[in-house]
Amino acid sequence: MCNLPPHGIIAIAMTKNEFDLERLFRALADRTRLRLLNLLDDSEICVCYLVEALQMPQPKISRHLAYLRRAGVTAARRKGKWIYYRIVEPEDEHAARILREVRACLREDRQMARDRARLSKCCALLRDAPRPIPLTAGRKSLGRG
Amino acid sequence: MCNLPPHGIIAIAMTKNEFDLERLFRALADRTRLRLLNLLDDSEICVCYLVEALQMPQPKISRHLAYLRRAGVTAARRKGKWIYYRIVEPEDEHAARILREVRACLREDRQMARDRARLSKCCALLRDAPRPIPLTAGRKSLGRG
DNA sequence: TCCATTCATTCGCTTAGGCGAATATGAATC
DNA sequence: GATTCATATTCGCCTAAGCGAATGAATGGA
Repeated sequence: MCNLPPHGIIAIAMTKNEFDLERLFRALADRTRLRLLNLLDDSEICVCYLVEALQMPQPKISRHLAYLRRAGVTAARRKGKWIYYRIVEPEDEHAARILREVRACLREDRQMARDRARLSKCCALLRDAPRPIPLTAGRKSLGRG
Repeated sequence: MCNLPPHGIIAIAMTKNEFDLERLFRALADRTRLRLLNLLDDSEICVCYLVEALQMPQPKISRHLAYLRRAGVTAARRKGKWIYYRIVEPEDEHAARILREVRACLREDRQMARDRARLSKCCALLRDAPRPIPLTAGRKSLGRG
């Protein structure tokens, strides 16, 4: 059909400004992870609440939280036995805007609203675990590993 | 740990306002598809150019274009032997904003710039295929199937 | 009508990714 | 320090998804 000269091999390297869009979207391309993001929307929340609210096995929740952490959209903080997760604003401005839009979208979704309602119930029923903490200032992180 | 009453089964149904975020992100979670979106950013482009610009087998390009079509972010139009693809603005406002942000992000990426440069070269070298058409008004679509 | 061109789809194969089950880790408590 | 609690990670299995090769379908021209 057409005989263009073969182009050279293009080195694939990321500079500081070029974050990994693909990884972000892979992280967002899963319903469980979107549901978790939805629950984390406005507070720092202890893992046990997320497990109860979504009625899923704890390892599953942890795995997905780790996935979100590695993609840079959440961070974790240990407080005694408990570990709180929260959404973090990505450094990259585009990523930040995308994530804000995602969160806005989740707020309008029906199932997501049901999840949030169930989370509230769980928070009322789980006597021993620490309550969710509304997000205010920056806190220490467990990192992204 | 805690014995909440089991919650009922929640029917998962999408209403008109609730588009499939997950599907959108699955579509965006692939480097080849992001590169295609990048090339389609400002014009309607014939498939053969995309094949040449990305130096990939034609079936692979077609498969990914179909994937994007099914996710509602591109549309195709036949003109004789050739088929033009273009980006379409999703109906859902959140999806539209997300896609706009993605495109802005791609415009700043190095590899994506190289891809666009290669596309320009291809357009100069492919004598017989129709040139890219800058996007202006709405056109007939091949649908999303 | 027959063939060439352009693009889409199908078919196996292989890999990535989600899952449950089991296990490891780290903090608190006895 | 052994045990318990909260969470993370690992392992093996299964499905989803990407790939190349082959094939199908639509168009246009000889």
